Order: sequence, then structure tokens, then C-alpha cells
Amino acid sequence: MPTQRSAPPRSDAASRARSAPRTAAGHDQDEAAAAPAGRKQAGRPDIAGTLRSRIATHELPPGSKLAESELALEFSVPRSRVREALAVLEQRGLVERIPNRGAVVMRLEPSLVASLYDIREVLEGLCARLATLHGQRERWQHALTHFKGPMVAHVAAGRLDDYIRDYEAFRTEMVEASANPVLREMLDSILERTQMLIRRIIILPGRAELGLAEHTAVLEAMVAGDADRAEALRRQNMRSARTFFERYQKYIL
Amino acid sequence: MPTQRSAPPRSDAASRARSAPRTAAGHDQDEAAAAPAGRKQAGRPDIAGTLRSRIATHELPPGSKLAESELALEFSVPRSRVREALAVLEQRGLVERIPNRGAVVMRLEPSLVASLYDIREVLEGLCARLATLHGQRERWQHALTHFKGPMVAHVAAGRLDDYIRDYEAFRTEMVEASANPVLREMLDSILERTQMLIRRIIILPGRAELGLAEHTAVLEAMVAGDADRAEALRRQNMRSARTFFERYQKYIL
DNA sequence: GTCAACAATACTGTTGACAACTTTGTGTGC
DNA sequence: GCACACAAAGTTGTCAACAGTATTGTTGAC
Repeated sequence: MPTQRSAPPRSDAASRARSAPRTAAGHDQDEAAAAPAGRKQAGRPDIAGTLRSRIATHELPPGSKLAESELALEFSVPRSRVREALAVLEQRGLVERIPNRGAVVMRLEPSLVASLYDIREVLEGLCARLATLHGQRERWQHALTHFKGPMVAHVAAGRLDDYIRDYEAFRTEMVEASANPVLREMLDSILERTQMLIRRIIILPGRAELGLAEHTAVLEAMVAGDADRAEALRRQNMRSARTFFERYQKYIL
Repeated sequence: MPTQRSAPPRSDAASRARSAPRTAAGHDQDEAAAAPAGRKQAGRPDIAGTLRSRIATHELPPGSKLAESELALEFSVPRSRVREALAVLEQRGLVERIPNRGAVVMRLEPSLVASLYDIREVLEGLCARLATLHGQRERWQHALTHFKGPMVAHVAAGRLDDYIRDYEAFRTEMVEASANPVLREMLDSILERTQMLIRRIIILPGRAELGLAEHTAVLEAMVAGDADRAEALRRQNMRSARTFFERYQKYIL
């Protein structure tokens, strides 16, 4: 019974990915895109990064076991390298390591999601505040125009992928403008753990429309230079997303 | 001696600690206290924890080099164990690892301190809010009584060590009451990095008195069950601490 | 006397082999 | 037929030796 639940859905998906490491898997671009930052040799794959994106896309669903030798074989690296990567993922809260038993992808318990939402609310709020204070106003004006035009069209036409892409671009801009590397790190860490959740919430009935309206309100405060209001509105936005999650929780987790 | 430049200020302090590993150094209790949680053998020292407390007390001042072989010798463990511990400390932002050059204790640049304060403000605020919502009111009433009586006496008599001890006990209680493990983790991580700072700020002229008054105000809001006000007051408290830091920055860093 | 090139040293990074543990499969007794 | 004990396989944890790189110390030329 216990092992049955350890890798419940589609453990074959993981197997398939293993047997075909270098096929065009879409997000495997991260693997190549993350590496060039540090001028490491090409022959040194970013194991932690690759596993991270697999976890984010549920290619490795919660509960999956991560066997060291298996991964070492796939990436053609010694086990110690895999081990190191797993240690990083453990520190980041993405996998759980049990002594002598190995690493499994962390499960998102409802209580954990609640904890993450509480924190994300205040951190995103802070981010909006700092971005308002540090960023140039024209930047937000530009974003606001985009949110009032093309983004409305995206949502109205049901092009949620486009909506998500542009929203994330704006969010990245905001994080950069906040000019706080620790905040960036922490928000990244939270996003890593909840990425799949976000995509499942945004498709809920009415969510995209409400979210869009809220983002627009935040942007208007930012354009006005009202940092306190931007923070409050961004927090409100996070709370409403959370409400959606809680209402549809059983369909999402 | 080649090590002369690697640990600019007081490299002798680190050397002394190295040559006398098991003497009563006060905080070395953590080493023994942290181990029994996991039923590990006695012969396996908590290297990361020990180094962490050494960094916190500036027994290892910023800029100190952490040589793997040296530490391996001191703790009587193979180098790989030390390496693992250093990787953890790197993830936590306590040391910086430069490829092929080793690990050095991270330096607290003023801009980094500012970043940490921004985040700590919102996280401590959240903590106060959650503690108000989740904790029992009598608990805070008890703390409030303590802050209005014995704590005032501590400050008035200049017993800052007692003041700090009791304040930290209260803070721990608040973090526990917030019932958010991720928040706990993040606040711990920030505290680890700024511990020495906190002790240097609290001795600044007028800081203890003002801090005490602010803590009392927070507690009154908590007793009243006013979570929003508790959060706002706690944030205010963090901002005022930050103001002190900035005013006396050149004496502190 | 100062600077640059070179050799020696010491450190970090990497690797594969070994040991300990957990799980799985098999066989025996009730 | 079920439960327990035991053996085998596989996985994780540990370790010491090896290779690569940066630093230090020395020598020689200008």
C-alpha cells in the first residue's frame, strides 16, 4: 500500500523521458538556457534545473521517486553530481529526502499551499510597492496599456497561454524593478513549488477576467506612484486567487 | 603564512577555535542540542549547524575562508561531509562559494541589509497577523504583562542580555503560533544572516526603550485580537529598527 | 630595484569503489 | 492458506585516492 501511492500517476511518463533524454520536450530548453549564464563547459548538464522544470510541469508528479543511479545514467554523470543536485532541490523544498530511502517529489498538501499563499501575498505586495518606488513610471504605463488592450482580447478569446505568457513577463519586470535579490530568490522559490497550481487556477471559470481586472488596478496605482495602494491591491489580488483555489481545491490537487 | 589575507579581521579568533574544538564556547551547545532530534550516532557532528553559529557570532567574521581539509581535520570527518555542509550554507546565503577557490563567509553589504529589512518587515508583519489569528489570547496577555513589568526593568537596569533573551523567547512563541512552517523557515534564514546586526542595534542609544514600547503596542493589538493592527504595528517596529541601523550604519558594519 | 615568467605547493573538484541499509522475493512452519 | 523468518538484490551513504586549477614562492632579466 505505501509504495503504491509513492508514484501513483504516470510513472511511465518519467520512464519515457528517461529513455529519450534529448528529444524536443518543449521545456527542456531551460536546460540549455540556464547553463550559458555561468560559462560552464557544454558537457555539464544543469541537473538541478532540469529536474526542477520536470517537477514544475508534473512530468515528475508529486510522489515520484528520484533514483540516483538512474539519473546518473540518464545525464551521463557520476552519482555524486546527481546527489548534489538532489541536495539543492531538498533545500528548496521541491523534494523530500528520507535517509537510506532516497528522494521523492514533495507533495503539495492543502495546508502547505495555504502557508505558501500567506507568504506569497505579503511578498508580492512588497514587490509591487518596491517596483512602484524604484521603477520608471513610463514602464508601468506601457504595461497598463497592454493590460487594457491586448490582454483583454486574449482573455475574451480564451487565449490563456498568451495571457499567461504576457502576465509572467510583466511579473518578471516587476520583480526586476523591485531591485531586491533576496525577494527575487524567495518569490522564485515559491513559484517553483506552485507553478502547476497557478496554471490550473487561471483556467477556472471567471478567474482570468477577475485577475485581469485586479492586475489593471494594481498597475493604475503603480502609474500613479501610489506604492501603498499598489501593495494593498496586489495583496488583494493574491487573496482572491487564493479564494478561487480554496473553492475548487478538490479539483485542483 | 598564506592564510593571512584570507581572513582579514581577527583571523586569530578562527584559528583559536580551530585548535580548541570542544571547549565550552557557549553556543556550542547547539551542536549537541541539534543532534538528538534525529537519532543519529553521537559520532556525527552537525557541521553545518556548528559553522552557522560560528558565523552568527562572528567567531568566523565575514570574509573568512572556510578550507575544506582544515574543517575535515577539525571535525574528524572526511572532506565530502564538510563539502555537503558548505553546500547547505551556500544555499542559505551564509557563505559564498567561488569555483576552484573555496568558500568564504558572506559579507553583509549595506544594500543586502536593506533588502533583508524590506523582506523581514513584511514577513514579521505576517507573522504577527497569523499569531493574532491562531494563538490563544491568554498567551499574549501573559507576554504583555511580562513586557510591561520585568522587561521594563531589564531595559531600565541595562540588562540587555536578559531583554534580548526574553524578547527572542516571545518572538519564537509568535513564530510557532503563526503555524506556518515556510514562514518559519524564511524568517530563520533571515535571522541567521543578520543575528549579529540585531545585537549591535539593540545597544544603540534609545533603541531598547523604543523597541520595548513598540513590542508592547504590538502585543496590545494581539490581545485585542486586532490582527490588521498587529501587523501594521509590527511592520512599523521593523521600520524603526531599520532607521536606527541606517543612522548608525557606519558604526555597525 | 622592480617586474615578469616559471616552478612548486596547496587547495578544490571529481571519480569509482566499498559499506550499510532497505526492500523485495523465497521458503518454511503453523 | 497465512504469517513469519531468512536470503538476495538494489539503493543510498561513505570514503579515500586522483586530477585540475589557483595561489604562492623563486628565479632571472631589464
